[in-house]
Amino acid sequence: MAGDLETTDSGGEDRYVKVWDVIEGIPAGSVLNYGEVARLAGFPGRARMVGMALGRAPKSRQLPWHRVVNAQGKISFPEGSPKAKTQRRLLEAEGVEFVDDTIDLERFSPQRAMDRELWGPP
DNA sequence: AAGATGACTAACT
DNA sequence: AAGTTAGCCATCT
Repeated sequence: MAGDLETTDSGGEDRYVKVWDVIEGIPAGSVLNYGEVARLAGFPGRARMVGMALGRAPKSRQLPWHRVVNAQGKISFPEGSPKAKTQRRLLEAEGVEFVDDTIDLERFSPQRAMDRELWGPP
């Protein structure tokens, strides 16, 4: 058919699929920053695109959007905003710790998620 | 069409 | 430590 140029779910935002894939792969209890997601998705230097992709993600994907924070380990929504509170609550429910509104990105990296699974929290 | 914006970041003051 | 600048580029006015 001349029709099947794209799948039912795509609405022209196909350029974000790789980003969504990466985010979907972040294990519970760990976080990545925008720049890191961009790099893993094959778009080094395009951190802003990740924020864009998150905002435009189809609901059908149900991405763990809360596992993406900024390079300082902080939530990139205005402090005290409903979105920020929700994100923090979701992360803390997974065992991510905040110290002074900041997450230790080294400690809660996906790389260390494996360690946590084998050894438990330090 | 051109300028402003933004779920960003690294480098520099 | 906190503010500014420059780079980034898809969207929105």
